[in-house]
Amino acid sequence: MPPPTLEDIAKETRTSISTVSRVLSGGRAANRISAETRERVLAASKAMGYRPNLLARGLRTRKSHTVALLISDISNPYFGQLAALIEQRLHAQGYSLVLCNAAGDVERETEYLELLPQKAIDGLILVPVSRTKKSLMDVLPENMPLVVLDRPIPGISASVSSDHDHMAQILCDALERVGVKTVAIACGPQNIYTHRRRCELVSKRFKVIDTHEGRAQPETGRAAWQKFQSLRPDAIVCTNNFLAMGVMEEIREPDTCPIIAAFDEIPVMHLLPVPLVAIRQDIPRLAESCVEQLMVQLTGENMNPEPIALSSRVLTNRPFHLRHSFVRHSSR
Amino acid sequence: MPPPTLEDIAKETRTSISTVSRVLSGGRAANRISAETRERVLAASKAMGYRPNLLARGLRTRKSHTVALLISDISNPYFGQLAALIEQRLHAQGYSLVLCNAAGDVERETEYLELLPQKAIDGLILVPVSRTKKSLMDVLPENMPLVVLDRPIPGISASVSSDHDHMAQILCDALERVGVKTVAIACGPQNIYTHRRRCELVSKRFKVIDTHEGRAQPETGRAAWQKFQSLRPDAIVCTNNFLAMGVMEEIREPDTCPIIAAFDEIPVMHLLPVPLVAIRQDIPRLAESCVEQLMVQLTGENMNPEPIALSSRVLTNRPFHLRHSFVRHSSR
DNA sequence: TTGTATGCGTTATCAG
DNA sequence: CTGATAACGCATACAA
Repeated sequence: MPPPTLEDIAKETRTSISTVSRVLSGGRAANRISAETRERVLAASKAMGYRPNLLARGLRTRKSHTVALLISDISNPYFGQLAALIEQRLHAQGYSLVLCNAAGDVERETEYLELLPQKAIDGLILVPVSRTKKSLMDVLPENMPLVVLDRPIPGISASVSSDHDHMAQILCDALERVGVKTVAIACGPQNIYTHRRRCELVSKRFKVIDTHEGRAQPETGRAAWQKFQSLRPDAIVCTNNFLAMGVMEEIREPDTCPIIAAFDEIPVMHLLPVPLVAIRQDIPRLAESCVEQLMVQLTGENMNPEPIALSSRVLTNRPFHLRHSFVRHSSR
Repeated sequence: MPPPTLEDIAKETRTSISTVSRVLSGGRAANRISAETRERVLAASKAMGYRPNLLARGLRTRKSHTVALLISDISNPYFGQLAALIEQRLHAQGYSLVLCNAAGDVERETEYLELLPQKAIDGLILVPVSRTKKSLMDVLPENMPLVVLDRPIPGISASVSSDHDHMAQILCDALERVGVKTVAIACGPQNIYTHRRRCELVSKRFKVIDTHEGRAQPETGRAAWQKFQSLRPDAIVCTNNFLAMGVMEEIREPDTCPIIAAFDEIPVMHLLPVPLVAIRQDIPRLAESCVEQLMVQLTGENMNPEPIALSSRVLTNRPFHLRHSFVRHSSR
């Protein structure tokens, strides 16, 4: 038995399809209907288990109450958390989320961007792999609500991310404080803003004795370690947590290894026997702000929200000074 | 300027809307059209940047090429990875993914299940919080393709998960091998199959001196540690990785702590200074099999696929025997 | 080989 | 207050 439609209910209640529609859509239209028939329709629709067909409604209203989240790499737990929180907030606002994953690949990102307009998306949240404003505008419908997340794209104002320069600064400050002079950098792809920018800023503060670039995955961190191991930098800076995890996977003598500095958090940091400096971004607020920015566009309140840059915190796993005086310590 | 429709192209090429439809739908219908007009239509549609409106198509064909993934708790990286892989494989098959997160809450799960039929979903992949076959059938459309992931639901044959009993067995074996006699269990909600079953099986093999149950989140692990700390069990068994992470967050004296045993992996395990036993499930194959099982249903090849139970591996972070003889070791 | 006409389930417009 | 009726964009059975 196919799901009941407006027509079925109309037939059942001996009214018309438009009456039923008015009753069920609620709001002002429903009040212009006699209480008697309204109750009758409501009862019937509940009894028959009516569910509006959202495709049909969307076709008619040109609103799907669906937004797409196109994310550069969702296998990274940082983005996983972000996605979870975004889904939660969107759901609370009555929106569904279609999840798209570029898997770190510009081509897949492009493919998705071209696919999206077909899917009747009301809005898009984008964590870009690599985009310019133009390459976005070319492929996206006229005034599709858009918010760029985690990484700004020059020229696009609806953007939510942590303040990357500030992040880099407090990370460098922390390293400087413990006496770091030389670093090696394990870096994700330079065409991705976050990685490029972090590299750049760290390079300004320390003497970089070597750099290893590759996909923003643990494998790259592992390779980096092999390359850096013999160079004995004061610290190894990783432009994201995946790289740091890779580096750590290769560490065999934690007591004599350089400081590992990472953008994004490292789990159970306080137990790890290597000196760690990490950045904690405010993921919940990131999610909150980005959904908020999307909503003001969706409701037409404000089509050009201001960029938002949140601040972050730096974490270390215990008091330490450079590798020579690294001390075990039992409190967090 | 609104996106072009079939009608626009028909007008442009001085043909009819159905001709255009036939050409663009490709396949057999397209071959029954003269090469000349076909080229003309193709050219025009490319020039005008035509994109089929998937809502309209779906309304007509009753297929949306969209499947929903309703997951019990996507903030858990284990499920995050799973989701990423599933999305990837679905995309390869031309399907989109709408992501729904129950956040460990049965009510939210129910809410989603009731919402889904409206959304014109072709199929559903469900990681249930807590469901019986009946409670599913009541709310799901007749023969909606469904595969239950990670946790079997009695009576539902389209199901993909690791072999939970085997998992528990190899975990227990590993513990027994190092001399464990007594355990304390940090456990997720008993109404969730995985947690309940793991508890049950572990209880059969060891003397359980205490149990702490709570949400399957780190906070519960933290509380469990506080409760267990003074009891000195040989091992603390955690029914998932989140609980284990919570337990570890509280550990202050890694050298004298019990063995931590966890279902699911612990990151950078080999560096952690506590004795660890963990289970690695075959996440890629889980994703692969589950999409496969869904596809055979979507294509109508086989509406009742057999349950699949994959095997897992047990990992330890280094050679050790009970807490007394715990040794540092430099190889993985 | 191609065009016409109908319907998918809704919402919205326009009469009554 | 309520009921026809026309879109929305597409696929398809039926004509030609």
